[in-house]
This record gives sequence, C-alpha cells and structure tokens, in this order.
Amino acid sequence: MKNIQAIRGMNDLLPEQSPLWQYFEAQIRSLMRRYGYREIRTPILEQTALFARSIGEVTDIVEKEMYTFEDRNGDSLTLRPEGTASCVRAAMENGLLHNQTQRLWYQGPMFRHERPQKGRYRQFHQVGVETFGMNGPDIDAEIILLSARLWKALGLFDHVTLELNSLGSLADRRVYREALTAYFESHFDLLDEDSRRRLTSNPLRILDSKNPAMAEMLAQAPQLLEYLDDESRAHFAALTDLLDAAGIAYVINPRLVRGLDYYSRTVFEWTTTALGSQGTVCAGGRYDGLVEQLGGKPIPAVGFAMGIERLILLLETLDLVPPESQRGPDAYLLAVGERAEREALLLGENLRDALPHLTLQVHCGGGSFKSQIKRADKSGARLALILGEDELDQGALGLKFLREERDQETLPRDAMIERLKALFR
RNA sequence: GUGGAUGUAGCUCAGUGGUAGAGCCCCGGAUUGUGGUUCCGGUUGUCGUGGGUUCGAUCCCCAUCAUCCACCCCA
Repeated sequence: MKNIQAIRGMNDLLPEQSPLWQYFEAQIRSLMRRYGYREIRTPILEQTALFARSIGEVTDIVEKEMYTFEDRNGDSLTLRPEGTASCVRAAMENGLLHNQTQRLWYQGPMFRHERPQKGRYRQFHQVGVETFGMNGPDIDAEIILLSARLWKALGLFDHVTLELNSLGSLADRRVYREALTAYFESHFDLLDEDSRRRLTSNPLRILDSKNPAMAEMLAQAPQLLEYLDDESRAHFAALTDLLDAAGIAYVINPRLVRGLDYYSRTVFEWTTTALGSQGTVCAGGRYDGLVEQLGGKPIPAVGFAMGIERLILLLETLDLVPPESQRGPDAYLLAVGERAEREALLLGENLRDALPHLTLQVHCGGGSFKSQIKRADKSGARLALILGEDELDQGALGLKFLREERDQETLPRDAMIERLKALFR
C-alpha cells in the first residue's frame, strides 16, 4: 500500500521548529499591541469573485495560481492567496469602516499553486497589517516604522533594505501606462516572450524583469515618478521626509511595481540578499481605491504583509535564533520502581498546583534509573527530580542539577516545594 | 508553467548488474540508583513509486512522484 504524503509544497511544522515560530509570533503580538493594532481573523475560504475583483483579473495570482473549486452547492470558492481582500471584505461587512479609522492585523495560512522552492511554498503563512480611513503620509510612515521596529527586535535590521516607490493615483497610472506601452511598442523587437505577453495585460510588470538583455532598454523607459500629479508627489515627499526624520534609510526604486492591481501611491518592499531568489520579506503599500472597488464607500487604506517562512528562514540563516526559544522544561521528574511509578503522576500534579510557573515533565513508562536520567538530560531540563524507593521511604524527593556543578539535594517534599519556589521565583 | 540537479536506515551520506554499508541516533551492558566523555554488544531498509531490458536491477532505460536550484511569480 502506498503511503499517503503531504500535498506538494505544503509543510508540516515539526516540534523542533515550533518554538521558533512561537517566538516570532510572540514578537508580533507584542509589537501590534504596542502600536494599537488589533487582530482580525477571517475564514481561509472566500468566494472566488472577491479575489478576482480585488487582486485583478489579469494578475498571475488570479490567472494561474489560485486554489479554486466548486463546493457542493456549485458555488465557486477559493483558498485565500493573500490576506488584504478578506480583511477588507470582513471590515466592510461588519461595519468597521463606517465613519472610523481602523488599525488591524492578521496572521495565517495563504495558498498559491506555484512551483515550490526555497522560501516559496503552496501553503505559506503571512502576517499582515491593514489600516483604513487615514490619508497619510503619516500612517504610511507609521506602518514602515512598525516593520522596522520588528526587524530591530529580531536582530534583522542590518540585513534588510527598504525599497520605496510611488505609483501615483489611478489617473496618473493610466496616463503613464499609455506612455509606457507606447515606449515598449517602439522597442518591440527587444522584448522577450513574457514581456510581449504582458504588453497588453500588465505592462508595468515588464519593468520588473531581470532579463539582462532588456536591462538597458528598461533603464531608458519613462519613469512613473515623472507622471505623478502634485498631490501624489507631495504625499511621497512627505513620506520620505518622515522616514528621514526617523532615521530609516531607504532606496527609491522607480521600477518597483507590485503584482497586485489594487495599489496606488506608496509602495514599498523590505528585501534581503540572504535568501537567494525569494528575497522579498515584507511588502505593501497604499490601496485607496480598493474598498470602493469592492462596493464600499471610498476610504483610504495602507497595509503590508510579510512572509513568515521567509523570516524564519532568514533568522536561521543568520543564526539569530534566540537560545531561550529552545529551552527544555524546568524539571524532569523520574520515578524508579513500581511504588514510585504509581505516585509520580500525582506528585507531578501537586508540584504544578504549588508552583504555577514551573514547567515539569513527568517520566512515564518506567525503565531503569540510568535510562530515566538519560531522558531527563535529553529533555533539556535544568533539574532532575528523583523519586525512588529511598525517597519514598523517607517521604522525600531528590534534586539534581543537570546543567550546573552543584551538589545533589534530598529534601522532604514540603521543603522541596519551597526550594523549587526559590529556584524558579 | 520552463530548464537543471538529486531521491539508499529516523538523520547525514558511501556503494555494487548477483537484492546493501558507515557515522550519528536508538536500545542493552561495563557502573545492584546517577546523564552529558569512553569502551563492548544489538535493532533499524518495500535502495522514492510503477513499468521495461536482463537468467538476475538499488545500479541500465522510460514514466511518475517528491525535494533542491534558477527562470517565472511574490510574502
């Protein structure tokens, strides 16, 4: 019989890895609380139309990467490929956007049917931030500062670069798009196959191409920044002023365009060179038109999303995994002999009652003294608590330090509880 | 979706057209109740899967699945 395997590109998170994820998630929760952002959780399934209408019909995500299927009613459903659309839908549907501002964040799995690669999986996880009702540029700057604070907390700040651009208003982009299309058509012979295909569907993305044969032609192409109206220009200038004042370095990348249609004005990416070809670790921007596009009243919005797998990978690559994230339990209770085995479980309960902060692993399944103390060592515990025949006869408990040069102690149980309280205050 | 590389023990990897090995791990012992070092002994495999060639395939061929890398895409 063939063993069933996990779906391609979808990974199990194993116990060895989960402490690092929990550490990362704890950093996120604390960061969001400190900036006054509140968590929102939405279903991972949505009506297909939500993504088609928000991300854009002619984007790669919608055209060929979504997990779309019919449910038993014949409705077309899609596993969310990103978080913004769901967040906007939920905020609209629940009245969160009515005459008020919102600062929201979310975290969870996203799904895209791409060819798996390092830092790119079919089920992957994002943390996203979305804000509504604020025109910026102060809020644009705030979310960038928030992300910068996270990099500092994780020790990543010196390993990431902030790239910045403005896509202007939708009107700006329309004009620019025409100029750009005209330019590319006049250099049609230099375009590669992909670019020719995009010429009609999404010409801005041609600017992103890494094809060296096109590099010079792209460098000469009209620049979006020159097509910005006064308002967008002022917005962008104010944002860069705020970042300058906050001491956040950035690189203006006029060819930074995002793959999702809903962005306008500010777009940014945090990138790293340490992860190979999947170097974007966090990206986002302003999407003032999206709420209206989805049927709501027009309301400005900015947000970003970061890829958790990529950030975890980056922490590991740069050896920034904090040692305390993989610490074992405080104590490991061994029970040698039949009488002790019978009592250990209840003794464990008593200890947990008396010491609410103690992390205690109780040995189950018997075995020799030697094998049990080996387990205690392997568990990573700081202490071994020893319950054997001798200790039982004395109503006592032994305490051995597994990581420190200290004498072993044997104390009556009540005294041992006080001793442990002192050790794990 | 395109191109390339790789799939052998739980892990990291050797290996041969006559159906397999090392190190680590794990278990036991040296040490009747003391781990992390040492020594001794032991367990572990549909050689990714399905076909084909062959007297015989883990090895050669084809397909397929998976992983990795680049393109692409994007977080």
